[in-house]
Amino acid sequence: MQLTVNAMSTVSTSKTGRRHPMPFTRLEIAVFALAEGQLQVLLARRAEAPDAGKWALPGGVLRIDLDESLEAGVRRIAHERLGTEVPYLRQLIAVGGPRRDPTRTPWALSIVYRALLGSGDLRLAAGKRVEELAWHPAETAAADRSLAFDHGALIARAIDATRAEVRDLDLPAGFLPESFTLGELQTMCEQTLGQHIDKSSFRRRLADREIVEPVVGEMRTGANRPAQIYRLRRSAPN
Amino acid sequence: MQLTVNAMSTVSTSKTGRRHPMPFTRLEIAVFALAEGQLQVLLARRAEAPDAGKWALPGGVLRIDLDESLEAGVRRIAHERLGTEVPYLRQLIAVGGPRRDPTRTPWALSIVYRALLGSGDLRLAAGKRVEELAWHPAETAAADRSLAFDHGALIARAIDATRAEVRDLDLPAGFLPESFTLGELQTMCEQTLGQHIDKSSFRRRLADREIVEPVVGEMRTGANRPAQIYRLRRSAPN
DNA sequence: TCAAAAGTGTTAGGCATACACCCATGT
DNA sequence: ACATGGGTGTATGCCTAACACTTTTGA
Repeated sequence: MQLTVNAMSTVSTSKTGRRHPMPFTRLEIAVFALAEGQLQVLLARRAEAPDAGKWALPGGVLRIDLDESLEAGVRRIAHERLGTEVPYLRQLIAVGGPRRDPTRTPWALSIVYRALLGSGDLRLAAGKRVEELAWHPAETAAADRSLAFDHGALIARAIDATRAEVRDLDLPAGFLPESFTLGELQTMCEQTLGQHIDKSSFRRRLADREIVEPVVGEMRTGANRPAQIYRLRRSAPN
Repeated sequence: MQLTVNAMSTVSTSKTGRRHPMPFTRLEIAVFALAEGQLQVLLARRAEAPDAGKWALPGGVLRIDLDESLEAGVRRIAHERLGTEVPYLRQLIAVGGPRRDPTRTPWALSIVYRALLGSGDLRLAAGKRVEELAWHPAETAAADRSLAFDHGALIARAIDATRAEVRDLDLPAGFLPESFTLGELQTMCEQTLGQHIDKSSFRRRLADREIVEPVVGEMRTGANRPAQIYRLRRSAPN
């Protein structure tokens, strides 16, 4: 059986003259947000085989005719499927092999990215080829064996990577608004880690590494003592 | 223009019915070894365009008809090109985009792995489609702007990852023989890091984490006090 | 007796935790 | 007054670097 594809095909023109088929390449996105006091991951219910009806990481096919880079592809897919920007992208891993998606292709390659969404943009519209989108508690999802493919393990890995960033005070700025109080910042870190942080040492570490700077004159008022407002100093990329 | 490929092609059969070409997918390997007192990386002089004559990481095309996984593909390529096993594989990053290899393909994807070779297997035979193989000091290579593609940056990343493992005493067992003295182990770590380590604290850290165990009765003799011989305890994977 | 490497103990400092305490505001 | 969260200081412990010291062999 022979199929025809256009000239953009990925046939390898090796010295031997043989042409090799290339893998079915997908990009998957583990989108995190904080809600209800804990880390949440965005899952999509699959609309088609394989694993139709199961929850999975949202993702899509890499389009070499559209995407200028892997990251650009991830952004395109997020727009199509989730209708949102996905800031703070970070590549986690590439996994591939036969039998990962046997009904569609003999050899499936997935490159997995992580993204962080601020608490503002939690309302997402299910887009192309997605039946339903929902936030799931991240820890639960990582341990859920009923997820499609190997996505549970991928989520666990994404959680680890994100928590490691928080522990190193490489702050996941995606979770943060432009400015914030130190109390808000600490709460965000605690919810990400899923454990308590000591206030005093947290602030000392922030100060030592010059991670945040006060916005002079700006204070947050409420039912208690006003708090100094801060913003991130070294502007993180993305 | 139309090309024909066989049925193993990677054409996506999406719901829309459109078929998408898949990227030209390569696997690159940063093989490290210790020689002449420092970390060395194995480079291959490219035999063909693009960048013919330039030094580059050895690599090859992913063959979905042959490779059961990305790692298996890396092992196959190492056999073909380098004629050796590559233990202690670790995936570093995937990079992709148009213009990475413009003469061969409109869109090139590379998945980069790191491998560690013991001091025993430094003699390698240049294999298929490789003009010449040579060890280069890793730090120099990482800074060398004359390397093909973006391989200098990839090497820098591989060095960082390997040094981080040594700092965490997640020992790069590929560099080690079956058994060794603590002095030999320390020298290996120092050469990998490119800096001195304090003997006393190094040994205490090893002891606290129960990383090595003595081979009772076995001693290394020489022109000085005999040394206890050790081996790794928790057998590392790969 | 000396060189060289093995192996051990002691001290000091950096950094994080735990916890106590004061401060400023709205109710 | 007091509850609430902001903000700061101190004591303690863990880990590591630095360095001094002893031990054991071959030459």
